[in-house]
Amino acid sequence: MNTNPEQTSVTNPRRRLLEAAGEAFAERGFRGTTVREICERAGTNIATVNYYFGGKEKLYRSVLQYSLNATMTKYPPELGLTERATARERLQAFVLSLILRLLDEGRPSWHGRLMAREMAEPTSALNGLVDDVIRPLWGQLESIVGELLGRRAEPKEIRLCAQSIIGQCVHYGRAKAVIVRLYPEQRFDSDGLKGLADHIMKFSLGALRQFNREYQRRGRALSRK
Amino acid sequence: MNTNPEQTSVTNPRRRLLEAAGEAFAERGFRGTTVREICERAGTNIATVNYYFGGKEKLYRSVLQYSLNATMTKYPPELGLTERATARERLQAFVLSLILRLLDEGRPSWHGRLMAREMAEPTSALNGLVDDVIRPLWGQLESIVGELLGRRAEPKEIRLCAQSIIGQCVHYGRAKAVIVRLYPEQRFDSDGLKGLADHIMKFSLGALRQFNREYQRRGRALSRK
Amino acid sequence: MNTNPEQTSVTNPRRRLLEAAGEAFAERGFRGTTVREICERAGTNIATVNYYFGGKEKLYRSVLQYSLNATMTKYPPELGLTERATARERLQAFVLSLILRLLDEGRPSWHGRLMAREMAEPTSALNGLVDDVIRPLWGQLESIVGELLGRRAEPKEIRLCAQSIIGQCVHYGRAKAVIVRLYPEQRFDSDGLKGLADHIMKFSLGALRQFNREYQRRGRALSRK
Amino acid sequence: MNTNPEQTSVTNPRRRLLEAAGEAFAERGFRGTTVREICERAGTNIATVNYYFGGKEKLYRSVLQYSLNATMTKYPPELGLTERATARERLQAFVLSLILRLLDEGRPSWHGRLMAREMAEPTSALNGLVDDVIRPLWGQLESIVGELLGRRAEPKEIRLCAQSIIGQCVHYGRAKAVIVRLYPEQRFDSDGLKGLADHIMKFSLGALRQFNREYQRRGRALSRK
DNA sequence: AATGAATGAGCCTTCATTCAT
DNA sequence: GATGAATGAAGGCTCATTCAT
Repeated sequence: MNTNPEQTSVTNPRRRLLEAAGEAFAERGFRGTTVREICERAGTNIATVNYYFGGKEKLYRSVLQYSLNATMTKYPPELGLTERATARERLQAFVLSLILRLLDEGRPSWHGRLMAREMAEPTSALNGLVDDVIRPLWGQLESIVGELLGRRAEPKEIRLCAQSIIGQCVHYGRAKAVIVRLYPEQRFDSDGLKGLADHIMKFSLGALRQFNREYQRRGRALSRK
Repeated sequence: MNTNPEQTSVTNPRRRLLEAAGEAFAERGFRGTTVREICERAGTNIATVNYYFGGKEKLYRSVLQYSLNATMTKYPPELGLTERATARERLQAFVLSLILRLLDEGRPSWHGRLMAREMAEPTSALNGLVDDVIRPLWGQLESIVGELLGRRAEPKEIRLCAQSIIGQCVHYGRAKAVIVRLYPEQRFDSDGLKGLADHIMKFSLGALRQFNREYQRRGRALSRK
Repeated sequence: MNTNPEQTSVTNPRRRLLEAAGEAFAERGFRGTTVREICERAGTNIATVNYYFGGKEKLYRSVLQYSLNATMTKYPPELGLTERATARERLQAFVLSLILRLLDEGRPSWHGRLMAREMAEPTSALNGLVDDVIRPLWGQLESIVGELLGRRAEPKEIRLCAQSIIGQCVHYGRAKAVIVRLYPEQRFDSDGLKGLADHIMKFSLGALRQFNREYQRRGRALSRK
Repeated sequence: MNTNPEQTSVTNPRRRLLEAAGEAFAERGFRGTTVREICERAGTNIATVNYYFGGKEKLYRSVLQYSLNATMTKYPPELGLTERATARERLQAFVLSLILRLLDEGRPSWHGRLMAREMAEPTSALNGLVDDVIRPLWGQLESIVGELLGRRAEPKEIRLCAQSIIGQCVHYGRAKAVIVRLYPEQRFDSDGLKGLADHIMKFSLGALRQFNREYQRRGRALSRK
């Protein structure tokens, strides 16, 4: 007798529904996806969505949670760094893990697309997401950026620089559809993503260093007086 | 007899439908919007969508085109610069106009939101968009960035730097829903957007300068041999 | 061009729906009746119920109203009496019209059954009914009974006697299914109903006369003192 | 091992289902009640209805039988009278017991409401009911009425008078929903029901006496010839 | 014997589209 | 040209019933 709620993962209809729904929602959006379609993909009865999740909307929220858990587990923002890693190393890990989370072409390739949709067309499920996931994540990046900018940086500046870095990363998630059309040579496999992360690192570190130079200039000007 | 398709703009049912549909599509997405609702907002008969546009989907494409024409006309990438403006001035104009196009809170505030949706959830209408609008726009930015990086920059580097700049800009369009939740103090009015553009300029110019320094270093190393 | 909302009554889909729904609701109750069945009976499209009435429940309320209007029009409680009719004549008319309303086997035979259901299984539609129809009707009967009992009768007594009369009448409506099983000889055609009304009149007038006798006895006893 | 089908009554799931179902059916009707709800109220598994009764409809029939047995046992038509009670005493007992059966607000208050539904909305279960319960009951009343009217009364007259009495009684069961709305002062507790029974007795005995007077008149007229 | 997870037919409703004016 | 009444396919969901334990 198997009472394990997760069972063998392929047999478990709950799990199969989450996977099928995630893919479908990512492809056609919440309203564009029919319960019938999800059940067919999952190979389950049409009533299972209501039976296991209590309705289409509850399923959607569950899919969002499930997707987040899966990606954050697979690609944690620290990416296996030790506690004593430098700010630069931590930034590198943050950028790469974020890109991988959004664009990993492995099996559950729908996670990134689903999240992109949710942010462009925020449903009420977004509120929970922001508090549970995005806020701590952005806070983490801000502390890294703050460290890199030094103590002279103002909070607002730190925040804006953090957003500049995030913007570069998520851009490839959002605009992938356009980019593959305009630049077919751009790869989105593991190496291609690594290259994108490297560029973003280089670009951002250069920008941050420039901020530092400015602080030094200001500092010197101040001390001269 | 008035055969001018745009007529007096307020009387013209075609135009009223485009405006009403744009607003509705931006708010609730393509599937979340009903033809009835659009016609009610436009004050027209329920059959007008099919009559004037041949269906809901054709209307959607028309709205996209209409929106683009309107925004590109109102905020051209050059923003009124003369032909002999410096690369830096042109970048400034590009960044600001892009942000304004996405986030202008003025009367037709739905243009940016609609475009954000379309990219996160690309319909077949995207293909036309890419060729007509995005390709020339990105090309324009690349030529500016190429000028700023100097002749030593490789095309791939130019492209990536351009994407970094675009990513920062569109980020605020995409993630506005999240940002207003996490940073309620961030304004999205005219001044707020100006501030965002200024930061992006500062961040990006800093990054590009760092690229330049590297080229110089490389160049010196090369000439020493 | 026919703009008359009632049209030719057979052609009018609204009317056909009301008739079909009335019959179906009377036979199987509100929940037991499907919208599909109603539309099939009415020969209309499945969407017409929502189109004309805004939903199944709204249709039900409309049917109730329609039924009441029809029966109260066909069999008004006064049954064509002049203003100067005696109390006894008015009671006769009241009883007969009530029975006819409940048991008329003419074309719209479902009116009585539907009302019986509504009272045994009161839906929220009952509230409106009580105020609009039942209250004035019962008040009318009470004034007749009050007249027959004389000024010595107490309001409570009048009310109870009125209920006794109503109870006798509606009984045949409620228990018809049982009566036809137990007394197959009982006819429910026009003559049969007339006979029932006659009996109820005889029974009730006898009872009321007995009340009168008691008042007189009481009165005499009082005046003797 | 306890094979007694009624067991300890509280433990017995069959019994608990009958009680729960009776209450539910009386409140929401057959179709308005879900098997799930019944099982939840009864504290049993969802499959028990099919397991013990073979389906929802079979359960309904069983509830009807069960209800009848219970009420007829609690309120027998004789109400504890001796064999040698007068016709008047037996009528009094009949009327009161009938009213109590329909309107008793004690613990199993649903019996009366359920029966009222069944008659207004006769299912196929009604046939069995008529033969087993109603026929002997009405026969009993007719013999009482026959005794009170005397040997001159015709069977048809006896029958109609009996129906007049039954109609008055069941009226309060059927129209309770309306009466509480129109006459909020009418109580349906033990005393209130006693008062209703008293009125019905007074009204009916008065009517029957009037029939007697008429027979006497007729008899005299006949003997004069 | 008894359970409860799973089923699938069928429910009401919505909505883009059509067609006869 | 323009209308709006009418359509019917398809949507999410409920619920009595089944079946493997």
